[in-house]
Amino acid sequence: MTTALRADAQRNLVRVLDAAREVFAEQGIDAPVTEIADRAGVGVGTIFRRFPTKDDLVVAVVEQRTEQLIDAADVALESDDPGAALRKFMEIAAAMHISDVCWCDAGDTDLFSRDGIRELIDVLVGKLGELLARAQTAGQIRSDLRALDLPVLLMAVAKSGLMLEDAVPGAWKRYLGIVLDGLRPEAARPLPRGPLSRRQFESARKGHPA
Amino acid sequence: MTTALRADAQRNLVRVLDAAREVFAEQGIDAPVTEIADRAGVGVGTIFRRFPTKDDLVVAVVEQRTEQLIDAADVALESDDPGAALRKFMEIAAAMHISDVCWCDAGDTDLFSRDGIRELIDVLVGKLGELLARAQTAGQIRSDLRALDLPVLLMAVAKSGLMLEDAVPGAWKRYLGIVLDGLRPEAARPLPRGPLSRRQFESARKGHPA
DNA sequence: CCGTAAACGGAGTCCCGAGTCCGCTTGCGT
DNA sequence: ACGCAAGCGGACTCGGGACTCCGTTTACGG
Repeated sequence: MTTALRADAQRNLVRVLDAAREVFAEQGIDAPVTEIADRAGVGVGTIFRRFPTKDDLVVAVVEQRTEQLIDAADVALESDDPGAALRKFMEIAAAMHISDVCWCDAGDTDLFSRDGIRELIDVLVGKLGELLARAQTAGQIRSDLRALDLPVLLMAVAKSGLMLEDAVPGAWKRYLGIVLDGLRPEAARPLPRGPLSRRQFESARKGHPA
Repeated sequence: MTTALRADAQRNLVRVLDAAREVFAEQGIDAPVTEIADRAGVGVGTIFRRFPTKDDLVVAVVEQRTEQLIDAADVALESDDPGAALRKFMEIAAAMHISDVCWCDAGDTDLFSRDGIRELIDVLVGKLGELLARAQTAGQIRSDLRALDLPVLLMAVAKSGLMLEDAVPGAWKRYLGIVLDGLRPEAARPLPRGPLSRRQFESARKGHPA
């Protein structure tokens, strides 16, 4: 492992990450690095020394968000009402998505295929699978749903919710509500297309950059 | 009105619009103008003479797409099975969204508030209202749904669908299916938030540009 | 305290894309 | 045919953002 950072370097690293989290969350993945440097009270050089690429910085931030989602899933797994737990998780996760433009932007990137993040997502999906299985066993969620559908639906709600968020804060809750109603067993009709395989899900799009 | 264009100018105008439609649809709103000029076999000057701003070009393209959506709504209005007609419209409209990255990008801009486009959207929403009213009267769609919800849901499906489209073409159909199931009367539970007003809908976000 | 290697900061470089300008070409009225 | 205004193209300018470089500052072991 690398030798320990000097005290001031450590301090700055924290500041940079905090600022990056804020700025990316507010302005999205295209926020200029100088903005983050300013907010952190640091020169751009300091950022690029620690994160050779802007992308590396984004990765660090996105990893943190993923971990938060994992935590939320853990909390949900402690509930003994599986249907309610799943819905509650979706609501909390959607709120997180909405408050982080960068996370939503990341969906249009190859970021989710980067090793570190992909592994975290795997963990998350694993927990969602468990959560979902319980809710399905309890007959509270349609049986043809798969764990991988949940992140996709969250992105759907979040991306459209973000369009509206400035003008109508919280509008996303209405659309999450509709989506959740679509997950009920009594709503289920045969879906026109089978579930995604893990492999398909992992190879997001590398296409048009931004 | 302006005096008629010279024959070659007219020809070039058509070529530019065709190229713009293609390029923006494939690469999104951030596609460079030079790319369009190349594909049209024309210099950039020729484009900027007719469209003072890249934005103006985008507007022209987006207007065309909106008109196509209106046409699709008109077709749907001719059906005598209102529920099926609405679903069919959603499917066709979603397919259009998916095949036009630019349209989806437009959701994150103030483009939909531009006068020309806003009026077209109003027309579209009017027709959707009629379509929806019939489907609701026939008891095929939940009664708390509003016309403005439909474009939002379409964007939701399209934006998440686009994330996956390269890796899993057509994946969006699964998620449209889930959303449509959420529109059934038997799926309906009270929504956590009331419908958007026209005014709210129209003031999309002017925030973080892109 | 001092020496030194680690860190810092921000001016400078490079690249890319929007929009301009102007000398050259061409449709078209006479 | 001919003249000329309309139209053309693409080199050029300008601005913005990622990343580099190096002279200066600072933490910290002895």
